[in-house]
Amino acid sequence: MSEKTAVSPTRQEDFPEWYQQVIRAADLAENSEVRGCMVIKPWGYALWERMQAVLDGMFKATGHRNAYFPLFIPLSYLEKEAAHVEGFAKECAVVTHHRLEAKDGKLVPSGQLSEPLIVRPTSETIIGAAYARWVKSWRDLPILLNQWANVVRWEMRPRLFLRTAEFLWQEGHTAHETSEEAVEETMKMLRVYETFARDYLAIPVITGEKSESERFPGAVQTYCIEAMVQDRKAIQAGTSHFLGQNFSKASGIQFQSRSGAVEHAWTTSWGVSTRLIGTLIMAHGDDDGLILPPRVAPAHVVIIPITPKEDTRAAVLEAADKLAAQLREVSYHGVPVQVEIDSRDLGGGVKNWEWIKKGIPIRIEIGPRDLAQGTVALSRRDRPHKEKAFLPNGDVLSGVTGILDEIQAELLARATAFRDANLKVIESKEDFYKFFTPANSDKPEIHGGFALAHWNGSAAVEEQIKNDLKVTIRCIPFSDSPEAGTCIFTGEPSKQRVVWAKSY
RNA sequence: CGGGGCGUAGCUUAGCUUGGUAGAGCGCGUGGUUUGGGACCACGAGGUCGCAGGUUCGAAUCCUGUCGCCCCGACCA
Repeated sequence: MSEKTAVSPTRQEDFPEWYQQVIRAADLAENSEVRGCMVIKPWGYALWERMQAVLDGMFKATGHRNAYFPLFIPLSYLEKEAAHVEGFAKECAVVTHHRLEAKDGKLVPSGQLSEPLIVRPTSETIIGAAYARWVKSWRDLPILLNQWANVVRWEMRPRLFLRTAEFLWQEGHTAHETSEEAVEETMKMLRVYETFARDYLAIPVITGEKSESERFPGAVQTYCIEAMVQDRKAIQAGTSHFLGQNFSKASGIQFQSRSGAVEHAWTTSWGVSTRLIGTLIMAHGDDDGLILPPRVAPAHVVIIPITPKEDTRAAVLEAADKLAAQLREVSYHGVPVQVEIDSRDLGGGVKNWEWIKKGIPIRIEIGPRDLAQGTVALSRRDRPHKEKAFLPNGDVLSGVTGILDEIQAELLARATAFRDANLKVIESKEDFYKFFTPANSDKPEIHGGFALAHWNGSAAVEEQIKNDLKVTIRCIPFSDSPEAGTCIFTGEPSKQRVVWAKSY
């Protein structure tokens, strides 16, 4: 009998379809009747709430506070920054009316607005306008704010979590007295994202700067964290922008400096979105569904009572409740161990598989035989699904955080090994093209990865490679000792290797 | 927005060429037997065949339009 996977097709067979099926199998989200928009279901939203909680704490710890700015932005605001217009104009939802009137049994828009409003694709301009009001003196700086919000970008090809017309994110917006301070802020928040990705999502990321063509519209410099997922493509998991004085000039954020001169503030913005959920799915999921890193898992442990006989049912359920209560007393990195009890009247196998698909780190079965022996059967999501350890009750309580840490570490180790195995130093144009060309062009197999190659810094070369291979520069990685060399495409001098990949 | 494909029950789909008013598997409900890894039996609910026109005595089936989804481009977190 061949081993049946919980998710079909497998990653090897059809990665994009596998991704969609994992979302369904894990009950994370579904497509809405509104094109490009998603319904985030409780398990998916709980995951987002965990991410929010951790990130919010990290933002507060770095001196930021939360605020909230309007969903609607006057059209004229977007026009203020030329590059910004260029970047976002083509994907804005526009509100033109403020009333509906009944007409022939239908509702038709009425009450035209004197100036159309756009639904925020990002909030630089409206926050900039507020900062312009708030900043008078160098003593008013810095302003360090964040907002948790939804934004709308009218995308051509939506994909659940990865690219949706509406998505949830946080956007940090800061204003500073000096360029140096703003740059420092930009880097600081990038490091927050890097830490979050590594220590919580168990995803190793490459940090670096975007090339000009990938830069945020209106930014002076865009920095990013780039992750590799299991089809070896890159995904930008977070960005941090040094905006220079572009937006403060556009919005009029001016202050009197220590010397009395009127100067424009230096601003930054930085964000991560629900795309992190998509990244997590593709980084860790397997052919049996989602795998959640314990530090962001909405629940750590599910207890599945096994009640084959009526006369032992009550005792088993009682033991399950007791174990759950004891586990909840245990603290895992500052949060109580989150325990679910699945006492639905279903077969044990069915319940087990549901939780496997949902990616819960630990499954504990407790049945009559365990009661007699004072044990439980414990399974881990990072191990083969049939593997069970029979542990004395006490060992579960004392060992649960250790097991969770092991799972967390294992996921990071796997993702890192995978990333490193598919990261190649490439020295010639020929090897580069070979690296990114699938053997089967009709139905491309998983191929490629991250290529570290020298580049002369020319946007034209980037454009050519993008046209030929759909490969782009994901980032110019930070390096203490950049190794100079020769551009593999032009033979011209290169300051350092950059990271090339196909991307989401 | 261009090129291709597809819309039949919650999901996967048969039927369409050759028009006669819809069938299956999974899932769901009830009852029972089960339950330490995706159980079984019986009964049952669920479909204006994406939508709107047209042709026809009659349309899931043929024609036109439209909407949506998927894949490939262009664009993007």
